[in-house]
Amino acid sequence: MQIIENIKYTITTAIKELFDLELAPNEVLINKTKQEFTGDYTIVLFGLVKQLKQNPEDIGNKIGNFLKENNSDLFLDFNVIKGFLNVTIQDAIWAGFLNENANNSNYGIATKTNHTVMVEYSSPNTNKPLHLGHLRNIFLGWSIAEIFKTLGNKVIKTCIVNDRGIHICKSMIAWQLFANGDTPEKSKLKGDHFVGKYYVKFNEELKKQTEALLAQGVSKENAEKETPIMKATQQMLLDWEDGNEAVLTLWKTMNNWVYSGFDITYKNIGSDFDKIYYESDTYLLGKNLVETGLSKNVFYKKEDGSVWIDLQNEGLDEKLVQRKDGTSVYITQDIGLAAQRYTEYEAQESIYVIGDEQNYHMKVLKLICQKLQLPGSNGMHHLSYGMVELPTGKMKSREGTVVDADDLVEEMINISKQKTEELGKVSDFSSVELDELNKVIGLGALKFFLLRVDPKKKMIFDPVESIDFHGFTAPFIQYTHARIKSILRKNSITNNASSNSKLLPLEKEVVRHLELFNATLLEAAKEHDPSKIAIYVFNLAQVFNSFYAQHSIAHAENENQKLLRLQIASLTAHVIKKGMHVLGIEVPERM
RNA sequence: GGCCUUGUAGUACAAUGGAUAGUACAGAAGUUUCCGAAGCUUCUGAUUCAGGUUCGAUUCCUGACGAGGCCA
Repeated sequence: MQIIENIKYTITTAIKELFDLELAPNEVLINKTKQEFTGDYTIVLFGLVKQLKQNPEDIGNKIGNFLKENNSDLFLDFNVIKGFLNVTIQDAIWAGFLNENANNSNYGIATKTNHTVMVEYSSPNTNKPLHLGHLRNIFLGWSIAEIFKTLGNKVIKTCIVNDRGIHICKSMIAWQLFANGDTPEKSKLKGDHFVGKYYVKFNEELKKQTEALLAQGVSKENAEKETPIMKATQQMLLDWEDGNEAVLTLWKTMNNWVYSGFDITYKNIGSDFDKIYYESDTYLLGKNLVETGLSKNVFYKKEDGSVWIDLQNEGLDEKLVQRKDGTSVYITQDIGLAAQRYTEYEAQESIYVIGDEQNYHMKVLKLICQKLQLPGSNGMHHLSYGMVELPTGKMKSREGTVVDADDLVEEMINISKQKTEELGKVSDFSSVELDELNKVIGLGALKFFLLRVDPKKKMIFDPVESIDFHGFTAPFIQYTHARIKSILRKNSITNNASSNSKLLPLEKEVVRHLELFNATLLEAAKEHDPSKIAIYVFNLAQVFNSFYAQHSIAHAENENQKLLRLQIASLTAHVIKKGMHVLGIEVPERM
């Protein structure tokens, strides 16, 4: 059992014995004791004052004495200041924790269960390359999947590729008009960048033609629609839906170019999927569910034949689920896909990593699925994240201010190269080893930067200043790991430290952090928030570094102290490695 | 117009209703005869405003102001 849980449990027992009051362990408010007070953990007593009608000091002293008498194996001492009961844990508890886990390569990893969680992320369009915003999505999705895996869940990583529709036709039309049969191979461009080039081209041409029509006096709202290029694009979409052979062939060819480009990027950033859905296969799903909804009176038909759902009781409004001409809207396919996914994987939980501009849409989707009583719909969760903005404002593809994913990754690796060479600590590395190391550092810095922030908040990315290799960053943590590994290569743990070991304050501080790993994983999973792990691992590295600067491990005061410190160092390295792993970040042995 | 999210040092981020609001970058000052200085130690500096609930509010509620988004 985790120590904090253990304390909560003993406190509730004490309160029952002393005051005959039944409390659930979760009603006990317990914090880490602040630096300036004596103790390890603090129980906040104000909540009990009303129920017990006693002043907090008395309550604290009574509980403290009770714990000291009846739970002396756990508690060494206590003090009460105002409404706070500070307790000190027996050193033997910490030493026992270390002995139990210092050599446990599974520390922090739960046993497997059959609980299945589906995580959908990335979900790109196939008309342009991945950019910085996608990276936040992908890193979040990959990380939350890994967190759930670590906690023993069966995880299916999935992706819905937006491979059809008007925006895809735009790149296709532009290619027909301007490419002269050019291909990624001929132009030596990555496939996604190649196709993206024609998407940009389309918009340039559209703008030109629109201005021409405006000059001829065509109204503002009609000008764009009336351009020849836009008309051609609309026609192409109709041809695609009709199954026109030539259009389908071009569509497949261009999409495959994009996929080969995406594959390179995914591989480079260490992302993958267990199952990929394509919108071209799923966009007709959900039509049958409209009938189901009507028969269950969840949906209703208006006079013109369109089908709606009324969500006003839920504080939302009426939402269209099928147009009067019988064609479906976005949400219809999403309902259909949700149902389809469940029949294939039966996931009790389903996490959708999607930007916060879809908050309303996702709320509606879940409500509809619940009202249709689709299995698994109660486990649907939208992991909503804020946009990544630049210091100059939002990224706009039309203004060319989009930060390309591939370029950014390369730039990060280059910064690492420069720094690694400057420091000259791994001059004996082969060029292959160096490349590997710089990738681990550069990519790690990028991932950490995007994951350390609460997902639901928008964040600002400053390409010049934001990326630093000092302070609250991955390289700082990676460095701590490498340094520990260096010590462990030179000093081996020959035995367990004595269970009677006394811990110095800084030693205890590190151990206490180590013990919080499981609780942090659980919290991150519950909140769907990898930043909790990023902050935790950073704090761990920080307290370890303070400990390290103050106390020598290899030249400890005596043999037992050395063993104890080696155990602390070893477990710290392990937790850093696992913690960073769930963020998708590797840690090097040397750097 | 309706709804949602958000507002913390110069900047970027923390803080299940609890003690003197943490951390990093930037700025100032130290620190390597001894385990890796991408490190460690000091200092400077912030809760948008006005009410309310509470023993206690950055956190919850109401309003104003600012930022972002969604729906026609």
